Amino acid sequence: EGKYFRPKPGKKNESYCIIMPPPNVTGKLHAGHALDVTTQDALIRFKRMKGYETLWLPGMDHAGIATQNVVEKKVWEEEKKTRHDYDRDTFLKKIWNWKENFGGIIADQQRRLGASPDWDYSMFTMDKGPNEAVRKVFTSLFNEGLIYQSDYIVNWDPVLQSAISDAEVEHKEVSGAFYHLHYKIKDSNELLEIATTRPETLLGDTAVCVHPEDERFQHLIGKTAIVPICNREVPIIADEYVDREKGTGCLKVTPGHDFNDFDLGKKHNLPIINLLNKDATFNENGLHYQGKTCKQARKEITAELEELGLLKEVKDHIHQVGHGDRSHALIEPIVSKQWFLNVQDMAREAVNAITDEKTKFFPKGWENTYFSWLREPKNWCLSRQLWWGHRIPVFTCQSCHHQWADENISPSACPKCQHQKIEQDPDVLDTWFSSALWPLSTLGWPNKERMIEKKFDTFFPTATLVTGHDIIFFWVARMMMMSLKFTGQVPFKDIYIHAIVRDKLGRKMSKSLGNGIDPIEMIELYGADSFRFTLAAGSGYNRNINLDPERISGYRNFINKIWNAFRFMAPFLEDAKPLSGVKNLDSHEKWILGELNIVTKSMNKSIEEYRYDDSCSAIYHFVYEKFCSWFIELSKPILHSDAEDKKRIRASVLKHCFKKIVALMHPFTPYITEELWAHLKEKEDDLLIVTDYPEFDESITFDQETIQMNRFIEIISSIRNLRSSVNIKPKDEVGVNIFIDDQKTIEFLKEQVIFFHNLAKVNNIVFKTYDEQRPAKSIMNATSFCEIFIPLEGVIDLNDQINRLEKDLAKTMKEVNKFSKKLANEKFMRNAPEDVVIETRSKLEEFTQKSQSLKNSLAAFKG
RNA sequence: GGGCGUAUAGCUCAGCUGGGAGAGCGCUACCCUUACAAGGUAGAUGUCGGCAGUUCGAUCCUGUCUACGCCCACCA
Repeated sequence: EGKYFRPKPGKKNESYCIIMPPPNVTGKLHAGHALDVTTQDALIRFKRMKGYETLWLPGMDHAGIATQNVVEKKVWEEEKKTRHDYDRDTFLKKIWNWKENFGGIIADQQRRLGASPDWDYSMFTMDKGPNEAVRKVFTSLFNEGLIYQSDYIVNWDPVLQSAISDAEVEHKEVSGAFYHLHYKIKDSNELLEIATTRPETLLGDTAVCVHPEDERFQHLIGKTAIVPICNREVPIIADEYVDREKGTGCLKVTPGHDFNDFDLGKKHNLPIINLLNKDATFNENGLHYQGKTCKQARKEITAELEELGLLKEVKDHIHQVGHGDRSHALIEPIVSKQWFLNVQDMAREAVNAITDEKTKFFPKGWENTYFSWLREPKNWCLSRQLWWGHRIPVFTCQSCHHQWADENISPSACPKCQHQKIEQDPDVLDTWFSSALWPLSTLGWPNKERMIEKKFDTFFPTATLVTGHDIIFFWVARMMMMSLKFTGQVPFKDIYIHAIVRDKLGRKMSKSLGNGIDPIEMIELYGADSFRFTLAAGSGYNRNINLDPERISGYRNFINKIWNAFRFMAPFLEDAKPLSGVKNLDSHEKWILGELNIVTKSMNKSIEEYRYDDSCSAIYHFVYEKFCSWFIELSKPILHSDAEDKKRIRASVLKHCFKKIVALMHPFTPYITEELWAHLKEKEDDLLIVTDYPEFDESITFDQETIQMNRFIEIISSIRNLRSSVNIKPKDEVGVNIFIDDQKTIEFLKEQVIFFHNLAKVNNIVFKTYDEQRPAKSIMNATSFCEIFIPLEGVIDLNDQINRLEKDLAKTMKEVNKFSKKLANEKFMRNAPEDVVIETRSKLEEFTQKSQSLKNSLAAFKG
């Protein structure tokens, strides 16, 4: 309501823009989308708080094949009609209708996840603007001669009845067979043995091919073979393409239905025979098999060959066969007329942009995938025989047959002969064509007015593209090509490739396995913040995130922890003052501010580098271990005392830290942090979403406090450990003797008496020096700088204590030996850098001290 | 067939330019202690996939082997 997601110039005077990869209009939010939203929203919120003019531009993809499928299915179920029962315009209206009513559920789901794009910028790939961009680009490429129509062998999907691109074909392993056939040779009694996995295509054979140097077949080259059944006479040709080891070394050539044979056919000028109809049944060239499917025909042709005595044998064979990635239909290579884009030059530019580091991949390794596509690019088959999509803007004059591309939606006359009867190409463009222009068209390109309105110059080139590695070629590469071609600029400076979300066993989430995790269900169970934090914590430079709902529950507990920390603090915060006016901080306060400064630095750095795993772990540990376990616990005696000054200062520090924590976390957990902020903020403060992100402050250095606090924490933990080792009840109080020589530390510890009581139920501490007598009946622990004794009245199991200390001693001695060995090694002393030697020496000293303490005590106990 | 990647605690993973093996979850014991049992305190757990090499020193670099995953190509 407050339009906080809308870009506003900030203190940085720079822009930051992410174009959201548009989800399919038919789509429902899945775990992968949730990760998409989380990573992008975290960046956007971070940059917004940093003071950039921030735009996250949302959108939706028309998803040609998927959407047409959905509506066709629906129409079939409801009306028992196919699209061919309607005319094109009426059916398209039905799809638009569906889009208005049912499309785009996903946008609402993104809102539930807390996404903060400027929804007013929302764009649909078939909106007027993108359509204008498509027509402009197509026409321009056409006029440049880069778009051409050609008879070409394409992947034909018989279910969709459309050509699909190479990238849309999935190869699956299937078990088939090698059929060994005999072809007769004209004017000879010799038989040629040919192995094939597709005997049914022999009706389209227009040659037989052998290797030119294959001695077995030398004498046959140039002769004529007779294709069985149709008795076609075809030449026996030679080409080095043939692999002598494979099959029988003798290849039947079917240029109409095999990619390699097509190339071979072009090279040797062979005729192309098309055997198939659009639904992959045999046409009239299939002779008496006309109307049969390939599968039936294969069976029956094999039988006929056997009758003719031309089938030598059938061997089992496992091979890879192409299937449509959407329809799952068996793909048939078929020769047909299609539109192509020559991408050779554009691909080269796209490669250069990465090698010149105009755009960088994070993690860098993914550029290999990008290069592997673009260094040997195949021309892009643009046309799809569908109705739903951007119609190809090519027109043909019915009078003079002039063919041209036109930027106008419906040109009125032929530009050559002015004849008014013109016809538009019936096909639509591959969906990725409009996707390739997405960073341009969403920002108003090519329309000058819209570009001003959308602030093209402010946001282009965009800052970061966030997407999955599965569409590096489909989408990323093509955006790069188009943008470089038409603006001379890269479309984005960084490309962050996030992981693929898998189930907890590392399997792909799929409908058939039923292992999908529904984000909405997770939000309802654990909350959007917990879910987002889990995804972010699992995201860095890794390829997979194995998502286990138990982890979400773990982070839900963390979110809950923060809430409870606030509940504790809330009653004391009224007296809190802004920290800038507060003086006389005590050592605990200085310590926590130092730690806060460290975590602030680490958060800023890691988000900038897309290392969300590091960000989450840093804030998690700070909140849990530093802030809750120690600082809040240490604050209790003060807040419950009546030392008003100290109370006020402590409340101020608590509030300061907590406000920073909430701000630091906001990019990942927007809901709870904004809510807490409402309770923490001053009247004049705006919402957290536009509050400054905490910055590292170099001037904060509390090294002494940090050293002393770490020692204090070690002693407290050590006392707790001792208590636990002899099962002292948590409520029972004990006295402690600490043997220590360091004066600074003694002074520090003396100020902590009340905290010893609060944190470890210590009612009496006596400080002594190392040379004083140790208490006789007692338990002890040693550190590198002190010995801790708890004198005990009752019966102590001496053996237990001796075992415990001996175990510790063994560990310590292992370290002592390792370090002394190192220092005794001449080569180490000669070659190792000085700081490593110094560090090793001080480690040795520490461990030696500790081991000496342990030895002394053991001697006394055994004594 | 070509390429990329991964093997570290029971599970999921981190370990950034080589210098004392880490986290979360899970597990064990004791505690309903005045923010939090969705909690607290204490604790156990690893031939860092195998082998060889470089180095004073290897989880990290090189080679090699093994296992797994992904991508691309390919219906002889």
